[in-house]
Amino acid sequence: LTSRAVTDEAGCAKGVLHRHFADFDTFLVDLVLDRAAALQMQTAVLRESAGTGTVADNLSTALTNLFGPVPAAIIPLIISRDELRARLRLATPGGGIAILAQASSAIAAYLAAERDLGRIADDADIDSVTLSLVGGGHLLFADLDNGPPTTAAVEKFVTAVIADVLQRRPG
Amino acid sequence: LTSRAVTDEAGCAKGVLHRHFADFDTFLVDLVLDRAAALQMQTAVLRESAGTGTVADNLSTALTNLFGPVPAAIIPLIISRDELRARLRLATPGGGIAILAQASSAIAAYLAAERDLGRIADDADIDSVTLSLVGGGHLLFADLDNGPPTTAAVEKFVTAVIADVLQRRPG
Amino acid sequence: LTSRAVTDEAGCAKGVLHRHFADFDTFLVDLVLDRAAALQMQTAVLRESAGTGTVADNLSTALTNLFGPVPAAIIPLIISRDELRARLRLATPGGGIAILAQASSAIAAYLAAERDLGRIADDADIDSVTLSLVGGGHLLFADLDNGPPTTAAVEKFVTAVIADVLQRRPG
Amino acid sequence: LTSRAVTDEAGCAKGVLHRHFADFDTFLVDLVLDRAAALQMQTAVLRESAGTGTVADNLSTALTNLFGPVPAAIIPLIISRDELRARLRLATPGGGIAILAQASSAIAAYLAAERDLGRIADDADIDSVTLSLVGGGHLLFADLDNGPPTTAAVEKFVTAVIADVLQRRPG
DNA sequence: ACCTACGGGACGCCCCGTTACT
DNA sequence: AGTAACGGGGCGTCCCGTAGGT
Repeated sequence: LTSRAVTDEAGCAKGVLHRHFADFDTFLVDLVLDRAAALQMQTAVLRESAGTGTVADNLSTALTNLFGPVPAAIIPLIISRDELRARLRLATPGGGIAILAQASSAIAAYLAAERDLGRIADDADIDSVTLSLVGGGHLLFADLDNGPPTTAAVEKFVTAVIADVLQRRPG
Repeated sequence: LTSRAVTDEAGCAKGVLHRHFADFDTFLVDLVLDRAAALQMQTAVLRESAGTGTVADNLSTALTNLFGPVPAAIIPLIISRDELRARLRLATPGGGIAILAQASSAIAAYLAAERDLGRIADDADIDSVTLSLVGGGHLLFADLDNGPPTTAAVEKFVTAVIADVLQRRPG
Repeated sequence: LTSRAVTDEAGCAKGVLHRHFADFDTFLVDLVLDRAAALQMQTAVLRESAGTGTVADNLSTALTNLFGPVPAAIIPLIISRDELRARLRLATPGGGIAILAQASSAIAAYLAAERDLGRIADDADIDSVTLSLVGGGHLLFADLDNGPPTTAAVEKFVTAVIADVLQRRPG
Repeated sequence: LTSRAVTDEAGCAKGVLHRHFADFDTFLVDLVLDRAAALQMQTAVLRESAGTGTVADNLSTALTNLFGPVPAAIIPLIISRDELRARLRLATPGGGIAILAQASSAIAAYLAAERDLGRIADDADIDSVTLSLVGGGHLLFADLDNGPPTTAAVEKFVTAVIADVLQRRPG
């Protein structure tokens, strides 16, 4: 990923990038934050889905969106470029790094909402379930060379992860 | 990570690297495979721990070893360098990429062994549990900027993940 | 002849060369073709001199121009750099390699013109005379270490070569 | 042409080259002088052929030998490597450079011998004929990419060059 | 004495950041 | 403001000359 590749793709000259951004890393930070803002909309959809449909479906849909093509392309950047990650940490005061931390907090919030609604056990370890979902989801979608997983695979994984914390309806 | 950084760190001349490896990517491939071989020893330890101690302890120790400082430094390399990943895929005939796939298969094998020993439920979805453990473990340890997680944090996470599949002793 | 030597001599940065030419060999090809185009003008002068002055003078002047300092510096390049020679062969569709083949065809054309004008014997072996002139001229001028030959030396050589094919005025 | 290529071809290690020669250019000088000494034998054959066979045949054979595969491979080296040429000039006190100057003096000596024997005109410009033969011969054989010329082509060229200086038998 | 390994200068190339020019 | 060219630091690689190991 070079600055020239970016400007060529954008169909503009190289100078315009440096007129709007101090340097290339600054551009990347802004790019990631911009995509992160777009992701925020999808986290809102997840949050509002609490109580509707099934928990497994809601989470599967959320993972598919949160690890869609755009985040899947951005996450390796964050993982590998030290300076980008450092600047993102500074730019996201809430702690953690954009995208991944964002996905985690959204899923944790959703699980908490479902717990309050009674569909998740009161004593569920939400942080650990979230870590499983985000970590496992990341691996499922991060295999760039093999393309995204099937919907069934995601559903199967999510169902297994939340099996222990799903509140069974009293019979 | 540049060739000069490597030779400077090793305290040798640039030519040394070029004499022992056809090119820099070949060096990286060999480096990763070498560390992967070192990891194989630890996966053997995990496999043989089946039936001893507690499942949670065994898995926590395994995650701590599998995601130690060395793998944590190597994984970003594999994620970000496309050619390295491609060559590793060719070099590891078993399918998958070194390190992460290795950790997954080791944990899955361990869980299967424990299931055969009766400490993991017969109907446990081992693949999903493995995905949770490796994915979540990766996230726990991959936060390079904050150092490794505490032992307690790892134990807590592992305990939560396997809570559903642990075979309760008959009362 | 290195890329840095070129840019240093030109008083510009290394990047400039790389911006205008795909690679260094492409630069050399373009350089040779550019000088070859400049030579074409002098071959035109030779061709139009047919019938004027003396044949020996015309050929001596032509050799002096065709093997001037610039071609004398370029010919070793073509001789020694295999890839440059290969690319030049592709770039000059008429067959042969730039500069030397160019000089040969120009001189052969001139001799043919003089033959048609009656100043060269009808049965002259133009190809052989051309080979003598170009080959001998090359050796005369190619001795880079001793500088160019004197005009008298060139005249003497040319006169000897064409002595056999000059048409004697009918007595 | 690198020192490694030489030692690999010779089937020995790199150090042996520097044990016998001060540096790579010294090795090349010795190599050229060695081949030049081998050529001297063929120039002797040419000299002794004076008065036998035909002049054209003798010269054609000489050119074919003097510009055989080995000299054809060495001449570009001499032309392109400035330091090698400079050292050769110092090493051959007779003036001129090895190989090419050697060929010239051999042919000139042969022509002089034939002149003394009456087969070459007394007033022949031997130096110019020699220059034509060596220069034209060089071009004929130097086209490395197309292989050596046919015997007939060499004969044709030689015949044309010496046509003017051959002493016709009185009829 | 030969051979392997090393040391390091240089080469072609890449790519970022800047600067005149339109 | 947008463009196109420049300047130069750095990368991976090549290859010469040398120095220990056998």
